[in-house]
Amino acid sequence: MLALAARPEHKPISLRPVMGLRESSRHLRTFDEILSCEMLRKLDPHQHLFHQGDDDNKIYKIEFGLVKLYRILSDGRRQIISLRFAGDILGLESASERHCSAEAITHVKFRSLDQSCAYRRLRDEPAMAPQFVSLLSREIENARSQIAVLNRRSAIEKLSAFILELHRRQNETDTIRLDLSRSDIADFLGLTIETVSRNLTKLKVKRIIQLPEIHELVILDIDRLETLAAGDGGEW
Amino acid sequence: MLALAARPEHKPISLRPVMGLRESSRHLRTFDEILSCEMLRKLDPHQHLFHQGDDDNKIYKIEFGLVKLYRILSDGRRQIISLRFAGDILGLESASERHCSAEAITHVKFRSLDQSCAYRRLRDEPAMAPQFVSLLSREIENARSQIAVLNRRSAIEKLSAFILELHRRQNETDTIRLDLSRSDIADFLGLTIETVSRNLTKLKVKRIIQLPEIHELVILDIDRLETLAAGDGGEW
DNA sequence: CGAACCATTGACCATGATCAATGATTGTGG
DNA sequence: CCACAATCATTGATCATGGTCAATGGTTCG
Repeated sequence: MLALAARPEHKPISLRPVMGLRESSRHLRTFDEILSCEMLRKLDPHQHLFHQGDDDNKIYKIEFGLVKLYRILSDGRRQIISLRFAGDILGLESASERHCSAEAITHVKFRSLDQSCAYRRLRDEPAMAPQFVSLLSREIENARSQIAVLNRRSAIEKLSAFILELHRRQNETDTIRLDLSRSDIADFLGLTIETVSRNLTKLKVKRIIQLPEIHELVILDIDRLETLAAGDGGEW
Repeated sequence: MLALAARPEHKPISLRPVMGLRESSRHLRTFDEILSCEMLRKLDPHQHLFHQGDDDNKIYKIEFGLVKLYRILSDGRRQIISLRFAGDILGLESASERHCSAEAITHVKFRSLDQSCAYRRLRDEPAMAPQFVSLLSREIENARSQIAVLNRRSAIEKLSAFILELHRRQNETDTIRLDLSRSDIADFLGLTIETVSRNLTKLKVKRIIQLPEIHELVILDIDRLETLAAGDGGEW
């Protein structure tokens, strides 16, 4: 429902041998393989991968941690566009300059690759193209779901869907690490921190969740959470 | 600001000759060229190019008219994701099934091409890849701008930005054909038809726009419209 | 220890949704 | 061609949701 980012599942696109090009065993044929040869680098919380306006042209893969993609609007407000978890890729899109900033929320480990380098690979191995298209398509789908969720849904619906998506992204365990600050959650869901806080309290009072630590959330009643997220909350 | 769809400007991506592949003059090297060989077809208002859930795998180019891309949410509401004008391309993204429906608003003329066919072209002419990536990237940028605009902006800001974008898309003429119904505008901006109607009236009363016909809008004061769209509306 | 930051809670208010009635426009069949 | 239905748009009255302003409590860091 609420698409935080591309799903972790990799459906490896079928890679038929290409007419007119020898199959070469020294070619790596998935971006994951290519990226995994790159150096592993680190980022502390609040450090950036890149800023809005940079002419950064790299593709990043998050190996560990959590990254937020956000945009500063003309009136100074911040909109978080997407969250990227371990296993996610970002920065695939081509543009003269970055339209978003990418900032580490937790400690992050990542690898990166020049887009130009990816294009070179693509030239040598055109069968990789559908894989590239598929990754970009997931990005499109991600953004479009976000549009659908953000508009016309109440604060409690957004928040419930958000918690459920975190849950899914953390292997369905009921105890969820809430790495984001209230302000990050607010900027992601298009709410104020007060509204986020109030609605978390509501969920707590209704015994749907628990908040043992400020950055730890326990789901008590996932069914009711799903009902709320779907908007059939009715009167609760 | 409010991204209705990809801009009409074509920045033709530089197409260097590909190492190891002969330059062949019989290869068409842009999607526009390839698509323009396809048959021109027609659609009446309210007819669909494809529906949410279809396993349609075509790429469409709108040659004339206006198409809306929308999605039906779980609670039955409709969210218009994007509007496509003459010159725009849609359906590039790959997926097992369509996540959106595409419906003609006006009479529409279009051409289409199988995605698989595009991929074959891509294999023969890998230098076309950056162009493909660029089109998909524009789609991503389009959706992300939409996220930023829809969240946290007032009805009057959304509506002003919307009118300005229509204006830009119609060669900056001050008399704008308003092909969409109020209900389409509402579903695009995430408002109700009543709110759209009321705010159009407000703009009319303030002498910023005129509405001689129900589907015709005249911009009287574009500066004030831009101020409103930017959110510095203040007290008006 | 105090400063800075983050989160929670309360009181109040504004924006836009909902419900409802009326007009206008379009389309259809007698 | 007109009459009636159906759809679409406008306008009003009311209400609920969530934003704003403000005060307080908790946590972390230097």
